[in-house]
Amino acid sequence: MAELLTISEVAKRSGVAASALRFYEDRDLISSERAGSGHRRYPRSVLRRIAFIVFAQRVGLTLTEIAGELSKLPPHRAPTRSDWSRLSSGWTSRIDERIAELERLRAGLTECIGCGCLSLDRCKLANPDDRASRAGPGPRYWVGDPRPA
Amino acid sequence: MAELLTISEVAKRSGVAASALRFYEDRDLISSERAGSGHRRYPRSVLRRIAFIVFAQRVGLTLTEIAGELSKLPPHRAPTRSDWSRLSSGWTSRIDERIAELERLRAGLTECIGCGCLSLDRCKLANPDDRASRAGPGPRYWVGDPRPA
DNA sequence: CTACAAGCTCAAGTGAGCTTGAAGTCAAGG
DNA sequence: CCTTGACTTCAAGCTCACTTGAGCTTGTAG
Repeated sequence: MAELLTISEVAKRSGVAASALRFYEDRDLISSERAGSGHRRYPRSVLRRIAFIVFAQRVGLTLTEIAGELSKLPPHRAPTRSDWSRLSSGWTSRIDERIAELERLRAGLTECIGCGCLSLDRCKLANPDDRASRAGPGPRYWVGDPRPA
Repeated sequence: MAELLTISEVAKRSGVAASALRFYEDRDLISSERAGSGHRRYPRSVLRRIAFIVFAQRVGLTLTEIAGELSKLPPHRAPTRSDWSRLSSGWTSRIDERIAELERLRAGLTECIGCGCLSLDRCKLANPDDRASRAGPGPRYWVGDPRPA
């Protein structure tokens, strides 16, 4: 098994398109050495880094946030388990909040839409007089986003 | 209290920007009558419709999907509770799947990243040889998306 | 009557996350 | 030698969900 991987090998093994890998490199999420030809050569460790990126995306982080996290890794040595786990230690609460929101929504499906109370000014799933607190795409007025007093 | 609401009143009460309301109208998610001036006038029932839209977005539907759902409502009478609940009846499984994914991710935080096994070809959170099944933004290779055999 | 806020339409811009296309390089096989 | 295919860069395009701006009209308060 080769020491260094080509971009198509990495794409195949990671499931991430080569174009996306170049894009990630552009955004400083990953890096590559170059063969004499100018072609990218990746150490196997890039696969773990990509796994982390994909994982983080599913959790809900933007590429910018992920880049910020990755920049905290030690620059000149291979990251250890604890390096990786330190990065993701804050995610649990993020995941928990999102799960809680989804559970509220699921409850609202029967309790609010089902009972006919779905209404922006009365339903306990809505928060009436808030201005936008844009914590992501789409309107964010459901409970779960901070409610300005 | 006025029978019909202006766009800014609706924006204020719903928390959705006026520009977004015009955009939704363009996409046939909502509709308005017009005053003699050409200004939009909304019946109060639009608030419930908007609530539904916001709700559906948080669940994860695109505006196109939401438009599809809304078009199933009876065209010439006010929707009843059961009309609304019929629309959202399929969402529970969608929410459950997403919650399940988030729980897997949370588990992976300690079991996989924590233990150092985070790796696209070995970790049980990854699915090795899949091609993209784009069921949303970002790469979709983690368990939870269908795995082509 | 005059401000000025609020509304209108239509076109273009935004940002996230990529993909696609054009034009060129390089190594291996026939 | 020539083709094929994998690779390169750079610019442009795309989807989603809106927002912003230009230019114009309407409604309301003083």
